[in-house]
Amino acid sequence: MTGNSNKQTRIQGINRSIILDAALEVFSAYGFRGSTIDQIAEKAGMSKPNLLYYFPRKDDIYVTVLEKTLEDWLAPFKDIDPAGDPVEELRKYTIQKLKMSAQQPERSQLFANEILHGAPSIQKFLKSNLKRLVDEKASVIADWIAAGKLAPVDPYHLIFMIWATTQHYADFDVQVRAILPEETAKADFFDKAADSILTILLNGIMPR
Amino acid sequence: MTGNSNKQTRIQGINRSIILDAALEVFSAYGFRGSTIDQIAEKAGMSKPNLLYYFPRKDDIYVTVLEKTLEDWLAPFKDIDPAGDPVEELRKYTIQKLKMSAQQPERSQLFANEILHGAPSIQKFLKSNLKRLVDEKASVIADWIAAGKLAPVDPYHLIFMIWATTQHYADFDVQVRAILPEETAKADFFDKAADSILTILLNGIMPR
DNA sequence: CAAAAACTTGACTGAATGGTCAAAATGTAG
DNA sequence: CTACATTTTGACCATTCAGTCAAGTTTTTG
Repeated sequence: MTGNSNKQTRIQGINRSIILDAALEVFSAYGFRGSTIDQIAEKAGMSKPNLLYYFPRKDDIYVTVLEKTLEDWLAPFKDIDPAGDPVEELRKYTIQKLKMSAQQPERSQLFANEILHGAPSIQKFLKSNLKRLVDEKASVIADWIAAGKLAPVDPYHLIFMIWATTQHYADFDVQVRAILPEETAKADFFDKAADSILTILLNGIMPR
Repeated sequence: MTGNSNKQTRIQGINRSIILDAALEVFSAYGFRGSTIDQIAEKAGMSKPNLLYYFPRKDDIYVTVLEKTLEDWLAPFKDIDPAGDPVEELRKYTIQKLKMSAQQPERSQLFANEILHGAPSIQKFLKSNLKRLVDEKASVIADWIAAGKLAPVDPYHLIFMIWATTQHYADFDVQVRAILPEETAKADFFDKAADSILTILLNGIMPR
């Protein structure tokens, strides 16, 4: 009755989580090929063979971190509510994504790196799960447009635009900092970014 | 009178160019660490020692390709004309960048990868040249706004938004294709993308 | 066309790195 | 406390890969 094969000891729970945190930092900074198991092990505070005891291959660590990232990353997108006010829903979503870019740029960077190099580990996910989800939300937006609640714009390109713009602040962080060194240091930088983006975006899709 | 240190023989001109083309392909696909000199040499159709005869270090090839990319990449940005019609200038720029994303995604990907990993090779460039250039164009946009020709939006975030959106089609190409497999195959995909983006963007910044 | 310069490459070296293994240390259940 | 399972690690191996080198080939030049 109990025989679950996913049994996990106390120590396993702790160590797997430590490893995954360390791996996210390292992989997001250097990419898959650019990261070494030694680096991750050091950041996790354990020996390399010990780390390999939990994740037998480098790839296992990477894929696990990536999958966790995808889940977190898409959660707010799933939350877009067809019954809500269109402009309000899109504002909420955009702000949430910007906040995530600010608070956990590593997740965005990890994902960006994976896609940039051809998505070798998540091709299937993109073509099945992600496509299905985006199709669904695109059709929600299409309905909003049909109801005259938004200007007639292509839902897919609108989604891409929101993704691109919000993730830019995580993925191109170094560039943003280089161009706005003082502003990025201020506490309200992301609020101002959100304001600016939303002004343009929402004015752009408000029904006319 | 003639003693220029940059003298380059016929064969040097040819081979350096072949190497640089091969290197762009390889580096953009696999990143710096993910690429090997052997791979580049093979794609260039020459032996590894031969390649190293022209570029003594892997890093030399990379930096050279990257610098060439930056030049090309910023050219249309420099062309934004303070004397032109604001909306028209921004439309022209956006379309040009989208075209570049369509025609040479490798350049965009190479750059994105460099930034994503902390811009180890072009930190200084970002903080000096690029910052100066962006400051200059931001002030042009600010003038347009002051003249009532554009809605009051933060020029820097507007620039980031255009960059992010247009480069998305090159950098996240795999994802875009996964979500819109049929559309991306059509010849007019980029025209439609341009239309959608410009509709939102220009409506977003049109003076009200 | 001969000598010099420029170019090309097979064979090699050393360092980095993913992964193994056997033995030791630690934790846990009865 | 004891026996068993889990966890930890030093030492090691095989492969990959940046870069060297010396010897050969081709191109240029006077």
